[in-house]
Amino acid sequence: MAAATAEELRTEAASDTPGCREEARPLIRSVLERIGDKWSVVVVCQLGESTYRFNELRRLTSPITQRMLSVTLRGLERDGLVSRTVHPTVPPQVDYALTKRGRSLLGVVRDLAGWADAHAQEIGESRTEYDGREE
Amino acid sequence: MAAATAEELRTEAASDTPGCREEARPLIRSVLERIGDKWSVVVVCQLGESTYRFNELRRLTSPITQRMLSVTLRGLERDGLVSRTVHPTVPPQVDYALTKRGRSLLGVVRDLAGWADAHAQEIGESRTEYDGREE
DNA sequence: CCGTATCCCTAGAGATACTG
DNA sequence: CAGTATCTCTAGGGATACGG
Repeated sequence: MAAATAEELRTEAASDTPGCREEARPLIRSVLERIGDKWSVVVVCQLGESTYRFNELRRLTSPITQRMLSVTLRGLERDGLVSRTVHPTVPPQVDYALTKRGRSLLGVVRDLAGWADAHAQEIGESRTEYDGREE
Repeated sequence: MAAATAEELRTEAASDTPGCREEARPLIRSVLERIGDKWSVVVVCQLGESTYRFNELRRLTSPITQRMLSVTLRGLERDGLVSRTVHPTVPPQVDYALTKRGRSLLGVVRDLAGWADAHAQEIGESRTEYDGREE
């Protein structure tokens, strides 16, 4: 694909890219408040791999506390990103999975993760360089 | 579909989807901590449209405080996402612009914003429906 | 004009303990 | 097993005032 130059991107941006127009900002904020918290992205990524039960997810999601997993899942469920299925067995079994909407978010999140991965090293260097400039 | 166990799915996924593998999580977190704060995305979006001076940016970025704009710009500069150019005039003039790295982030951010835009309505509905389920 | 320095206050998140 | 209920602590962020 022909790479657009920075200039082109810049000029186009204002009119062509709906995502950054001013009216959309509260939306962007509200999405970032959901996925920008400490655990949502990790949980979404994890659920992108399979359906999991609560404690299974807890173990896989490194040092998340029971409370925060619970809170995070509630939030994701509230936004229709994750489905919660209770099997009326004993002991109780509850399965969490991404909904269709959740999977569409997963795509974006993976892009973000990919960007982070691709730029992590140079960002790290920038940080140490910046921090070393004085102090 | 042969029924893959959760374990198998998990193992496959780890190798197949680079963006969500476990080692990348701290990176993802560190990126989300940068762009997940209250103002970074808005500022990056705004700078995606043009270069701006401090107070110009302040006016365009709705009700951001002087302090928070300053803090946000420092953070973005530290990560090499924004460049700061001081013109030694009087009164002083300082220009902020996205760096190349910043523009590459802009692409991802716009996707995110696009996703938010596309799903905002249905998410809003999910929320009211969820909140109405009891209480 | 372009910021930094303070004070303060609330939301996010950990630790811990308890229930269906 | 799958959660909820408190309690506490701190970091993010607003308001305000001052400095280069």
